[in-house]
Amino acid sequence: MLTPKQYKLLMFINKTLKETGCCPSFDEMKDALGLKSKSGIHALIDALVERNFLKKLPHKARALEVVRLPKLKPSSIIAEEKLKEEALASSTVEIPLYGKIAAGTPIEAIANESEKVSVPLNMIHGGEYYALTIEGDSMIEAGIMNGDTVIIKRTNVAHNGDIVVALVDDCEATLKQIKKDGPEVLLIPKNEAYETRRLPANRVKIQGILSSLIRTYH
Amino acid sequence: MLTPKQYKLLMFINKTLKETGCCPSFDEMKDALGLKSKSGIHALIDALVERNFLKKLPHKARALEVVRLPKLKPSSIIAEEKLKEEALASSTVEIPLYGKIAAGTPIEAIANESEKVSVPLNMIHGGEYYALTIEGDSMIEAGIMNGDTVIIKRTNVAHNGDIVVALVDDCEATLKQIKKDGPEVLLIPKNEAYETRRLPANRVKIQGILSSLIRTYH
DNA sequence: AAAAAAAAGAACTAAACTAGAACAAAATTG
DNA sequence: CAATTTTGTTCTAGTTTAGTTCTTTTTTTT
Repeated sequence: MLTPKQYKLLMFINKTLKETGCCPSFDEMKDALGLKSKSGIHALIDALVERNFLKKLPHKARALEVVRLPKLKPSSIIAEEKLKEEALASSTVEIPLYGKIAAGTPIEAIANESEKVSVPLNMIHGGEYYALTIEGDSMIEAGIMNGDTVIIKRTNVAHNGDIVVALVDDCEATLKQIKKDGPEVLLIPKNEAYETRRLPANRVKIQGILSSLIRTYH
Repeated sequence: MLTPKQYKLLMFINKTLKETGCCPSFDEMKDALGLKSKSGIHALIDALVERNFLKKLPHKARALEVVRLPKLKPSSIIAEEKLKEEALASSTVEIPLYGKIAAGTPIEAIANESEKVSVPLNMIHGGEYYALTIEGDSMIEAGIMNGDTVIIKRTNVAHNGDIVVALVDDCEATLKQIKKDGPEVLLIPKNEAYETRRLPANRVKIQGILSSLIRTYH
């Protein structure tokens, strides 16, 4: 119903009236709103009278009366709602759990949109994420163990040394450390029992890089 | 009765009026509904005026008034609210981060209530939890690496094989696998470079057991 | 694929706000 | 009462903000 200026002025008039018992002059109101000319106050007061928040005796000094005030929600309730919103904003995000990753199966094939894991929002920083369950021990020396849940950020670029989800020949997805070596790519497991694979770059597609890891015991 | 957009807009206008005392502008409403053009707001407001939920002074700025609120919500709004409630229920918890754990310092001594980490609620199942940052590599073969955050459930009982926070001689806290051997207790690191310690049970207090682990890359 | 509805975009118009000055009516004061 | 000060009113003019209207594009529905 009111513009911000109108509201501010109405509140100031109401407050002055209550505190001092008499109505502020146009100059006082102008100062209260930080204006340099009182002509603006006139327009505001006219608008407030028109909307039936104020009554005035024309050509009388300090002769305003507050008819009504906009009814606000108690600030305690507003604060409570704000808290809820914040809790919601800082809560978890649900990201899809695409299945297990090991050797042998492409991720897209297992994609099962129904399963989700929730991760704290502060683990996510722009972009698209998905989760995978680790199967096998090929990255055990990087502290990535059978059964762990890894959070992957979808991207197709990675830097040397990043741990990435790599799709080989469009059919086999693995989680490995990546290293570029000219026209070839090294997929490095972190387990002495496994061997590094060296492949031509065109046979390897990066499907995301490791962003975080969640493990639950028991 | 109302379309979801109409309902949302009406609720937004009502909320703004009650919280700020002044009416939102078309641009603010457009932002609140996630639209990119304010022309759509017009149609919505006309519809709300026609259905007698709103009153407006035409060609005046911020001059809307809510006449009444609908008693029925559109079903899509109900579904949305349900989702929000669920999100709130499955949100994160803040648990205290007590500091680093390695050899040498008891946890209580480092207790620094100011730091917190948020973890998804579904990682927590009754009881009191706290977090520690891993320092060192004594558990590396259990996939627990330097810098990882471990979530500990406070308890003083543990089973053979559990990974626990053990306080030795009331002054030294470590994260180790525990094994009871009659009157003695074994604290087993998971790294061949470290040796298992065998201590009389009365010198070892269990301060919690490992509940989950969170690692963030980059 | 056509029709209808919703949204976006731009152009336009009107209102709101700011400022300054000049003036007139009330209130105050000697 | 007359002079003075305070206060309110009225202009003009420019800037910013907001509302309206119309056309085009996109999306949805049938």
